[in-house]
Amino acid sequence: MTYNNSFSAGSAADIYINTPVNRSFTYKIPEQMNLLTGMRVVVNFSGREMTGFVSAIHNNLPEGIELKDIVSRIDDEIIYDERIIRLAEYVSESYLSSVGEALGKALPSGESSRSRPRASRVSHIENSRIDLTDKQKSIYDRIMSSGKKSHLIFGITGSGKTEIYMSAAIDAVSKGLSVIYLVPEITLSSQIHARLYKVFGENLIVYHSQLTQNQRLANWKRFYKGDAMIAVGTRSAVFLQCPKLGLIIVDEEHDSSYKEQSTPRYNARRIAFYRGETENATLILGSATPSIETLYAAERGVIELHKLEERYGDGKLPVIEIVKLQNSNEEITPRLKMYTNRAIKDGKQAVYLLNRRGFAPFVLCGDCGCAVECPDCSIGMNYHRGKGMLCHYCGYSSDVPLNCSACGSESILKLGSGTQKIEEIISKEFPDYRIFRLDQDSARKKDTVYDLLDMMHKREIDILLGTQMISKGFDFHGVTVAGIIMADIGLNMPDFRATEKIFSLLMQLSGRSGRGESEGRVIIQTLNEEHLIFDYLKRQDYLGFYREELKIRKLINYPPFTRIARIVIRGKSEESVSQSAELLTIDMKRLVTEQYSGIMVLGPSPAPLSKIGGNYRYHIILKGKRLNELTAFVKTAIDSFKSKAVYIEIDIDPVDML
DNA sequence: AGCACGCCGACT
DNA sequence: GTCGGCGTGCTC
Repeated sequence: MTYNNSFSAGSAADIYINTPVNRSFTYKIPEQMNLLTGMRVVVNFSGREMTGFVSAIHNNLPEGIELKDIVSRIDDEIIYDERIIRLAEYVSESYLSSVGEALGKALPSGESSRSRPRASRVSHIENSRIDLTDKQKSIYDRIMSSGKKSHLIFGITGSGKTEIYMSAAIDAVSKGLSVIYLVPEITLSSQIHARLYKVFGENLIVYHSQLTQNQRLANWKRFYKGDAMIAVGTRSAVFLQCPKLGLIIVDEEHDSSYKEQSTPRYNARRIAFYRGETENATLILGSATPSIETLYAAERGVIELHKLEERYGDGKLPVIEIVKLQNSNEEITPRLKMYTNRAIKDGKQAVYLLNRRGFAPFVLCGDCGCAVECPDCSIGMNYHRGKGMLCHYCGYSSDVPLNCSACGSESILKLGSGTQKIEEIISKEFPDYRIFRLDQDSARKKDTVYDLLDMMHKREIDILLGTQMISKGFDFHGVTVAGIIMADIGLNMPDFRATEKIFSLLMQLSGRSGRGESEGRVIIQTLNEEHLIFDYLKRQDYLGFYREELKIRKLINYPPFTRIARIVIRGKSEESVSQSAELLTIDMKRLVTEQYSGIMVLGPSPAPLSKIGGNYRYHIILKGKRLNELTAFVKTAIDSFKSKAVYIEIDIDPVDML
């Protein structure tokens, strides 16, 4: 395949713009402007200046329209070619956005900075062989010799998936093929970055949202030109372009941060699969707790399944205990206290998970029981130490009210516990231990995560307490105790994936303990120890949990047995939102009887979060056996629905239904 | 998504 | 009599 049409000359350019209008627009190229396909420009679109993506240059001027001039050129060299237009078309068709919106997500938005990026040499890989165990070697060999392009490595935590990824990456790069290595949205990816840098040096680029836009652009260019052959990055790195793609790795493939949460709501895992198929590249997904969908696909042979069932080196699996909390005010059970003391006396460390930030999640009136709600969202506000009341959905904050807005009582109770409160409690419980709290609030400060990694490795922290952030990607050899303060949080969310999410969270956290030479101990505290998941957790039997969950999914007809699309209707007026939702549903049901017999329409109903940021929200859930039919159905239904009083959001394969 | 154009209520 | 509400339509 060649892509040499980038050099066609002409006087007009077809340009995509990041706007919901799904077509390109033609602009005149000013006389002196030397423009090529594959450059970004600034254009005036409907009265405002916007970035445009040039997709073709030609002389066919449309009749009857006065074309506008391109305002200016952003790039002085080509940074993409038609391959990314094709990919954006795929995203646009799959997730029902415009091509321009897809390009807006796929392409970097920075400008070339004055300082030249350092001259990069295409370095040789320094004598880097990764030593693989027999088990790792046999999986590596099977992937390399397999006729299948897509693979899942289902390997327990600490089983050494990374070594297989790295060996495959070295192999690809040595053949002159580029590699994209995806990691979840976490700053903690610095650990894998360091390992990759050791092997690949200047051949490695990073690509994630913590870089400045100009850094992202500079790295994009190096990868596009083949000056760097391996890229490690988050979700959007799945769009990186290169001379010839050889391998895509999706580590922790179950992680929901691979799903984009604004239009187009793509899943990087699906884009990776598509690129693997269409660009003839190998895809390796890896997880200790694969998503139900992926594991199901692997069992059916759509992707090849490889299991790693033993820990790497001397590591042993931790022992897991389920401990009943006497009541919701109990925070640290004697069991957890004992194991923590024992570990720290031994020079080891503990991690505690509480999946709830802030100080107290429930603030309510002691007399009438009225909760303090966010004025813009249909949700209770959380009390944060030093900050007062905070809404976790829109960020609205206020002082703690002096009296109840409903009955005027001055008795305002702060109930429940978040990480800030647990931090206070464990500081009292263990006055001599060094405690570090990691959650969204503490991680906001610039170097928190780097300091944390450093201090953990130097054993300057005894107890690391945090939200689910601490379950991702860490590899701390001193940790022998993992405590889950309250395992019930999130289990009762109105979301068919709630159990799956909590199970993998708890299992991932358990996997943080006992990675060194000493055996790990996990204390899972819960109010409801009868819950089905704890049996499987205790045995660390993900496959058993999977089979059980699969039965339920089949029974209630949810993924992977059906595909889902979710339509959210939102707007400032509750009447027009509920009316529009009703009308859209009627349209859809008619369409089902006329043409789309395979589609099920559920709803409309108020979304579980019925109001966010002042917008009322209703949703309609659609189910279909085949994704193509489902997508076509949504497209037809939405296109013919004309109400402009409300916004409509489309989510194909949603990861949550809130 | 913006933003302009256009036709009906409460103001000086 | 005018200012301005947000319903509909367009964007090279």
